[in-house]
Amino acid sequence: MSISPSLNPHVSVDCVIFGFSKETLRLLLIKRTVPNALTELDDSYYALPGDLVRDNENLDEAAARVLKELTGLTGIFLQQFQAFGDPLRITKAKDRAWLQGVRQDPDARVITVAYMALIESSKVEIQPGSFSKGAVWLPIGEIPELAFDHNEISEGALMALREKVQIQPIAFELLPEKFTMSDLQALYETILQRDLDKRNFRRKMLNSGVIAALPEKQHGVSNKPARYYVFNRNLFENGQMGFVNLKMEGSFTLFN
Amino acid sequence: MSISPSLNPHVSVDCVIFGFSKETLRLLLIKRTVPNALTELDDSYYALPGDLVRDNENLDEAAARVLKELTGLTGIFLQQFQAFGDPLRITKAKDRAWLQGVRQDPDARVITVAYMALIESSKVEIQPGSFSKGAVWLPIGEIPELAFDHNEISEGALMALREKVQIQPIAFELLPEKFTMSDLQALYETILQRDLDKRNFRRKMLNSGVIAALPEKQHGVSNKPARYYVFNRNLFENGQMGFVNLKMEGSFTLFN
DNA sequence: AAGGCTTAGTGTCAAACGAACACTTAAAAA
DNA sequence: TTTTTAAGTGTTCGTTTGACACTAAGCCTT
Repeated sequence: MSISPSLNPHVSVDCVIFGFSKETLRLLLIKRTVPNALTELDDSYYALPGDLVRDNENLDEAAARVLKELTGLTGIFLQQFQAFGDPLRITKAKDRAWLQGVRQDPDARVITVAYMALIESSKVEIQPGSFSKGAVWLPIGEIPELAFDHNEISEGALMALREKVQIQPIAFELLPEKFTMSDLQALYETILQRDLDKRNFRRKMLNSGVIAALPEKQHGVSNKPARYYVFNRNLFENGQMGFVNLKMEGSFTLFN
Repeated sequence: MSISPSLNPHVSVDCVIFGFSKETLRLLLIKRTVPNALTELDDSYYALPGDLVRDNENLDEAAARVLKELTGLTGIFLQQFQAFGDPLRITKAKDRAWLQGVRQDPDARVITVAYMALIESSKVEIQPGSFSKGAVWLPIGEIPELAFDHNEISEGALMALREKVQIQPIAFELLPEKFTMSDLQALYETILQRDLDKRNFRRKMLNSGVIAALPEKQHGVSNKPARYYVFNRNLFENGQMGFVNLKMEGSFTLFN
């Protein structure tokens, strides 16, 4: 985030970081304080974590660096989903004020390559540093106006997540190692924004082989304790099964 | 393609343009001639059509401009699929020679946003101009070594196409207005690289409602004349049916 | 100790779909 | 008239989907 000669002033990466807690999908956003009072408006607002790309790193590396600087985490699911390059993305007053404090060439046109990250949110410990004036998990239904075109980017990420989750078993990245079937179903329901049938959901998940039952069950809950499951990572990392597929309303499937 | 003050020297777009003729998928590539003989190697090679992004246009507009400058066509299926930004994408000798002839800042690190276009290849009339020293349709199986990381980009595009075609009815963009069921099947088989059962294919296509039969049939063919069909564009542009889905080897489908 | 509360967990049936499979038809050419 | 070529057509079987309602297990309350 600091100014350095090896920054490419025209290309940045931004990370849309998803987490799941208290039955809601959340985004990890950073709070920005406009360094000098160029605006009369309130002087802090939220943004996606991001940074200019350095000359010695590729895009994936830049995104991983941003993620690590903020959360301390590496080895996280992190996938490029879209580049944004509207010439007008940098015209809001607040944005310009912030850029003037922080960039060598605040008027440069910047295109940004957006990544989405899926994190088990309890793993995150916000790192002290320039990012973290304040970083917060906000429910996707309660995202305020963000910096630049970050609202548009976030919505793009959510749409991309909805699609991906129907094609690859990546939802697990948002859950802890062990989870119950109800946790998993709640997660899918939240992402897809529709209710799923409990029995059919279980049958699908179990038949598919993506998850494996543990012997262990919940303890100390005031109702029937649920069994724990784990995601069967090997299946996918060894490239067997590539295609998970939730059928959608009005969909149709082709071919043998 | 010409040098101009309003170019962003760090961001380009490249178009992977697909066509389908003689039962093969093809890419439209341009031939580049290295302007001065800095290399001892043969002095021309192929590249994806692309250009730096101008300050007054967004990424989609830049890609559309490149496509139009080369083919004269507008209103074509053109979709961003990935940004490429390896710092080493510009290190081949030929590439550097070419950049020196054509860019103000030939050493600048450039990231490129790649688009894929689907064209009915008979519509293309190569436009006279700086691009078109020679543009050719090359079968995807016979792509030589290309400029920069354009081989990687092309492969990425092909993979993206394979996935998209299983999710949305976009294959039609590669066929003429009227086509026979066999044309369509051959196209799908080429893209997916596997054989499909004729009867199941027809049933699926017809039941799905994506195509409509015309009264018209082929004339002058030396066998039973095939019926013509048209793609039912409305269905999709009005956003009804979003999801076409070819099941893949080892796939599984989730939920109601 | 009994009853209530809450969430987990389970099975069946009918309808739709997917995969495999071979012969007849229409036109031109020989 | 026969041959050649590609188009077009149905059925059967196994699998998957989607709809649907009750019992089980644990804690809490009285």
